[in-house]
Amino acid sequence: MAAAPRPGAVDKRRLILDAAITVFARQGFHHCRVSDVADEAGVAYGLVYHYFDSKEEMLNELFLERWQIMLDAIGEIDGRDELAPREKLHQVAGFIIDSYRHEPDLMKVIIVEVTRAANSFGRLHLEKIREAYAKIAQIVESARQDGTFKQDISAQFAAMCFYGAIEQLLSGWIFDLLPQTEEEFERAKTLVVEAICGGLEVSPSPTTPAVSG
Amino acid sequence: MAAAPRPGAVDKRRLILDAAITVFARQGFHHCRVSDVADEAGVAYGLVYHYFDSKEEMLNELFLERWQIMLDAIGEIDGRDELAPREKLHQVAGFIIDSYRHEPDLMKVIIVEVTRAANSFGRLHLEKIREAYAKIAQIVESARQDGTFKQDISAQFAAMCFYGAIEQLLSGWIFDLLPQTEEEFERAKTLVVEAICGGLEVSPSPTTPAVSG
DNA sequence: ATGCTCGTTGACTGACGAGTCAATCTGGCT
DNA sequence: AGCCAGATTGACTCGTCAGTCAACGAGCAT
Repeated sequence: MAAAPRPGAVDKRRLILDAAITVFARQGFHHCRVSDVADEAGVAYGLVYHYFDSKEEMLNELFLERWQIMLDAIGEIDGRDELAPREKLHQVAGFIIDSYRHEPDLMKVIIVEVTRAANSFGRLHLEKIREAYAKIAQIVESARQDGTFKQDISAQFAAMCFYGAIEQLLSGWIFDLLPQTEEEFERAKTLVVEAICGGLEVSPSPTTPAVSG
Repeated sequence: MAAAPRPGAVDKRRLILDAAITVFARQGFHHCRVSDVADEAGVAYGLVYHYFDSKEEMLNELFLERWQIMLDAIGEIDGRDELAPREKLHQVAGFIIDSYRHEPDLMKVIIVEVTRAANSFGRLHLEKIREAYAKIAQIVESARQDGTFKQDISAQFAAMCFYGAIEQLLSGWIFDLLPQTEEEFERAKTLVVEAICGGLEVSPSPTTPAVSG
């Protein structure tokens, strides 16, 4: 709709989109007004409608833009054949967790307003969301076929559990139920993979020796 | 507000609440009108406000009623000392999955509109939601202390992964991404516990022999 | 039969907020 | 200077609902 602005000029479209991230994250998509976004961007109300057809279009754009990056990242990780299955999943978890770490507001908006919004944008973007599950499932499926992962848990099922666990962690951070320090983010990457791949139960042949006291 | 109705008379309050479940599940809380609920219940618009102060109050009531049942159930399961940790988690998963199986609309409403709605009712009921995580964490914590579960994964973290995996499965059913047959529900109970407790990876000492063909 | 209470009705109000649009501004070009 | 295209402004429109309320009805007690 609008061409790239002259160098030196501010990209108002981007400005509005960034303001939308802040406002949607703070107040929620349904509980904010378009004027809130305009105010946050320091821009007149009408300008929002110069760049976007509707309030929804802003959210769609934010989601699609970011989700595609994630899909590409997962695809790339899956393609690195030198990585063991657990390592691939670790990379995936790492990517998602880092996304939250670097852009918590954007990830909050995507998860709360799209991914988990089964009655509105979730339905609209179902295909894109499903694509992510499928890509994760593909990683699991390879691991099943080379005998690393169990046969009796289907790849699709495993992918849902894995993704669900990660999203629940993000949710915990969003809700402020879990501590959000750099160390916690790093620990989470390893632990979520350990929990899902290795399981919560102590293995029959202990890698870690039994604890005393 | 209203006492129990005479025997033989219809409990309009319950009627409205049940209609709300149907309508909220079908259209979503934000995308339905109070008149939709009244119509679904076959009742005049104003009567809804005779029994409830607001649209939100209906949702709150639905959530609190059902969530408390779940909290009680988890507490009860945790108290049964004869059960192994994995068996306790199996019971918890079973309870939640059966809740969905028997009342899919109600569970959909609770998950979509409350549990996963970080910007509206999720925040309002955060304490109650957190209570569920804490109860699950307690089961895990006992298992860690008796050496069944790994030390290096904190109980709170494990509980989030476990609950997240289950909720993602319900989400998959709600979104129609996963098949919803009786067998699938039963399989899911076992598999989600197997995935989280046993892990996706093949154990060093195989309980299940290697698969051929 | 009269009056009381509580259940029930649905037309109405009032606020709110998404989206419109005519006017104004800006900067480049001739 | 005069013109044009696109950017920018914000007051206004217009539909939508949540919530109100005055009236009506049904059962019950005296």
